Amino acid sequence: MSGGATNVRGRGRVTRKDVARVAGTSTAIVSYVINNGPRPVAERTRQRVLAAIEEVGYVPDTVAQALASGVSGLYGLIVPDISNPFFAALAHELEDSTSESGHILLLGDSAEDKDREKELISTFVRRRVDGLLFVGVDSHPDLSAAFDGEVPVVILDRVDPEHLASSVAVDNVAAAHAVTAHLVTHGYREHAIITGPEQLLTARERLQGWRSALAEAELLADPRWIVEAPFTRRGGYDAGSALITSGPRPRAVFASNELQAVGLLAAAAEHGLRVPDELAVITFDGTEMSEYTAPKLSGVVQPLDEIARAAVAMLPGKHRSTSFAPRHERCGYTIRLRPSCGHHPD
Amino acid sequence: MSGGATNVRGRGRVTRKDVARVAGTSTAIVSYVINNGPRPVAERTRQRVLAAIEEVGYVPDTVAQALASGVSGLYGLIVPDISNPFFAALAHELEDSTSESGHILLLGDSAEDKDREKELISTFVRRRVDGLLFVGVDSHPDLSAAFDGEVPVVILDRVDPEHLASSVAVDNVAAAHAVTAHLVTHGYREHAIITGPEQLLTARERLQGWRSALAEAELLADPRWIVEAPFTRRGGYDAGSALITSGPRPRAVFASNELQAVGLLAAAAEHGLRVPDELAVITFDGTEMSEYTAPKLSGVVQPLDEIARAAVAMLPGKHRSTSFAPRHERCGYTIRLRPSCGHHPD
DNA sequence: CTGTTAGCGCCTTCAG
DNA sequence: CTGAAGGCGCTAACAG
Repeated sequence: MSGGATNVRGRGRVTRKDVARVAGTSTAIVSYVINNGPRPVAERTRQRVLAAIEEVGYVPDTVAQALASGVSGLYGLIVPDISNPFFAALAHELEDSTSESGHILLLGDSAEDKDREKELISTFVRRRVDGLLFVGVDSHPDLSAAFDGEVPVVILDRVDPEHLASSVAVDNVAAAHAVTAHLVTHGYREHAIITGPEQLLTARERLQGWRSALAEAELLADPRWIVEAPFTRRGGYDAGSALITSGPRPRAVFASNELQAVGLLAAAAEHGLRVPDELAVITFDGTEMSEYTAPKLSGVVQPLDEIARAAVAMLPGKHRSTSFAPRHERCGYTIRLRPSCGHHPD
Repeated sequence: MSGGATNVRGRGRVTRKDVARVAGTSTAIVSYVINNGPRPVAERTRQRVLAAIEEVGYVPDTVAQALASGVSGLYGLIVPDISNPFFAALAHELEDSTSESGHILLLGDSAEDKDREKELISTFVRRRVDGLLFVGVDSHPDLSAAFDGEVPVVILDRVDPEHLASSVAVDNVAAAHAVTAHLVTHGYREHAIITGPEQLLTARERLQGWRSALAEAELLADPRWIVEAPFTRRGGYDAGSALITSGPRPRAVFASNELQAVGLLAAAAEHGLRVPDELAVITFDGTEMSEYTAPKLSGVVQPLDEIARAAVAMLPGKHRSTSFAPRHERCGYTIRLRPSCGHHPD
């Protein structure tokens, strides 16, 4: 309308300056309005600014805000493999919790590679993430870059006793114990376990829980029935095949994660072994997938929403926080009984 | 060592200034060295700068770089649900392709919600992403914010004829046709389909391919055997149950995505129906999961790595690109035959 | 309550 | 080949 004044899309974005000009105020006021502070603004002025923003189609530039304020509004999420349903489900929940606090997630898939993992950490630190949500490839991540950059870290799932970082996880030992004890109540006496990679504390803890439950029931933890495998479908399949075909066959198997359990079911099916009638199966980290396997999988389910919420709560919020004090939180777990362990729903 | 000169961790980060001081040059030189340009630097000076960087532990601040250069080094990834294995697998591949170009992914999970989706788009634009990798909730996304911000968009999977955005996808019609035709070669004559939500072009195309294959074989596309369901396990389960329990039963079912197929298998198992002997199943978008279902699932598999690579290649690279010319690319597909359709591996 | 202005850390044109 | 200096867009003192 007016003779070339407002110049909205004339190459180069609309800035606070344009808003200030149209509203007839200074740029500071525009900031105060946008951020509701730190200085108060007269209601009338505020309205004028708001109107001007609308009129010129102003959109704050987050990058500039980040540079000036020192807060990026970004959290870095690092997982070993986003295509693992468990991590994907976790990411989904984290995204949810995170958006509530006005933050956005930077996705880092370390592809089970230590070097890539380390690289991601420093890349994220360079980007000034306000916090790191971290699931490591193993239990000895090199988080030095994060600490150097003074970026708060919350370690999830595969937790290590690390004092500079916070953590949130379920009690793996107790949960594995509980679920194995349940197997015992079914009367099974020959127990096997497919454990995860030994470098993972998580795997060792679950193994420990399994062991203690057997010990408690005065059952033997036969070494031949303790087989280590990667936390993958393939790992579970291979381990399962070995368990099924070589030597005496166990009556019940604890697969240390859902992917392994799925692989195990495939192995059992392939060998014509009926689950749970001939082989009972129980698992850990069940996601929605466990509801759709044949048979449906029993196991420990982690409260992902709760974990996500707790983790995000440990990170500095929208407005730069005070100092970060590492905390360690244990979340409760649930045991979901379905047919795979011999349970009869009714 | 020296009397308070270098001051590395003295509150406030190490900047180019520190490097310049130690190297005895100007800050511009430091930039030239870091970016290999745009001005050449004498080799000796370069070495001194590099040494200084090392000495003071300088790490470039990406936020500042982004603001000054106008290139964020960020791509925004928007998917309807990251916990869907197909999207998770896609994200995994995208992360891979993306990191090769030195970019990082911002994760946006729209949770199948249009409003959230729109919000994510503008949030990402405000963050000056260099490009958007987009899978929409339906086939009519509101990408205006991206276009206003002049952010290049590549639409994946659920593609719409949209001329301002690029796209990469497989030929759904052809693939669905091919896979259905395969079912026909098995001799099955009673075909059913579980289609996806009608708003999704993807779903309509697969339905169309299925129809044309039947037509070609002069087989009837019985309306009662066309059942629409969400692209979820639950959707597939419900649709499958309906197909199995009401009226005449089809001999073969095409589940429009992998999740539906998994649900369908669960329904079949629950009703004691043997797959493929009594009911043949074929699907679309098979991921690794299809290798571990009981029975293993046949179906179209999309070349996710190729799709990811093609999509990223369409986006501006590390160094700000020239103008973005929307392109549309079709990727090839593969048909993976496994037992679920009646196929005998040997 | 509002305006002015000096940074945030880096890029890049323009002199030297 | 190198140095000085003006932004990028916004925040937050510091003055009015």
